[in-house]
Amino acid sequence: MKISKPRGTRDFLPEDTKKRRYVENILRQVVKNWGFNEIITPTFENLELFTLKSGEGIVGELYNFTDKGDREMTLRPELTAPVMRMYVNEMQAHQQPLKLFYFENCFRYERPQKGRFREFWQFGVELIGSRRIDADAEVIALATEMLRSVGIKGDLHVNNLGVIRRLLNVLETEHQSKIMRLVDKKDDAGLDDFLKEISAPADLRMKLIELISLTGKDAIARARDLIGDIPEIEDFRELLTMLDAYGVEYTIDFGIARGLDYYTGMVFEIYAEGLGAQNQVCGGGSYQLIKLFGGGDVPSTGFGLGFDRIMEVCEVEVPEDKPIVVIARDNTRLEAVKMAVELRKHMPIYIDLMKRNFKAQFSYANNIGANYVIIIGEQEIEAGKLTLKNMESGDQELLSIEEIIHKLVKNDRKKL
RNA sequence: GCCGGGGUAGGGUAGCGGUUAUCCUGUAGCCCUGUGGAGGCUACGAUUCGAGUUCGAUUCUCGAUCCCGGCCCCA
Repeated sequence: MKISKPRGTRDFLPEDTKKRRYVENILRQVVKNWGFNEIITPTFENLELFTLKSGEGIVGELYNFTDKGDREMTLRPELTAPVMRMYVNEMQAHQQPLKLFYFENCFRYERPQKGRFREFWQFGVELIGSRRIDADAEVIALATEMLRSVGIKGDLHVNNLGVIRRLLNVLETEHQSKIMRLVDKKDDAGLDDFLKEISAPADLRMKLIELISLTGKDAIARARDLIGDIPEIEDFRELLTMLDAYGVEYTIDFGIARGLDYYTGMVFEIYAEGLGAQNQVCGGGSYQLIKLFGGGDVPSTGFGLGFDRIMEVCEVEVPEDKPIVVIARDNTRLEAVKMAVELRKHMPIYIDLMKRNFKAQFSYANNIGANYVIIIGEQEIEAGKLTLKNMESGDQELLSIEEIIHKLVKNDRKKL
């Protein structure tokens, strides 16, 4: 009876895992250099954490369950809410801004497709405590730098929701939310219908439709023509000026929105090619969740990177492993084991576990791509030394164990 | 939840009503007990599952399941 893995999950073979860890470490290094500290939150949380953030409708997409104490729980579908919960629970007295990052698996009960799995990994950053544009700019710049560091050319679209909110603030709050959802979905027909349905002023209707279509270089100027010189546009300009200073390329896009009310201003998305329908590799923005979770009026800004999508499109060269194989004769196996123990203090050593004959051990070394083998046979025991053979050149020499360690670790460190 | 396209050894494939189910690769071993890569030989290993049609199904039909792509959703 063969058991298959659950739908939408994946096994990562050694080669896959090597690449994932390699890319992960590059990203980790970047965020550390930007001064962010890693945190870990539970794999499951109280269901309420996510319904509070995203509404009851979210439950259909969750891996939720009732535990043996009759508590409603769920595997986490994302990490922003847990991080905010953690902040409210135990970090409110920390020096601000708090610069946190995480790299964890998340779970969503969804139909799998290209770049979408039921268990997936998110690499995210949350900057808590600053409402300054500097924080927004740093977060965006960091996101682009992370993608750049793993060889992804992303297309960054950025917006300030304050502008559209200002335009809509004559409407009822509920109507505003509904409009934001329609804009987020890019459902232009639905938006038009809805505006008619609530009899929005013709002037507002015209301006809104035009505003959300504004993208590109002169979008700011046209937005100002459309709704006047409001502070939100000035903020947006300031953000863009900072992004210029960071050397970040962007596209202004008033059509980027979020369907949820806690987004406060800046929002951005980054797309990459080669991912089919799921081409967004990063999404972020500034938001106010801490108050919703019972904390103070503390602003945050952050983003999440879809790590699996990054793996699909990134083009990094993973350095090859260069294993070293200790080869012994039948009657020198125990000596070989002793030597291996010493050598393993310095380098990765493979030793025969299959009781292969001398020749077959060479063959094995060759097959796993060893660039050195260390031979321990009768001749070596007699000489009190070991034979080091370079598998590429075929050269071999009789050396002491210290000489071998010195040679391989000192001269060849990078290859190990 | 919905719509397409798929599923034959570990990977890649051929067969499309009756085959010992093809070939390549892989893995293990031998040729070859102090020297690897080539070659030869041997072994291992598969029709996704369940119903139906049929004398007979890997092949046809239906259902399920999983994979791939898309819709919905995207916190």
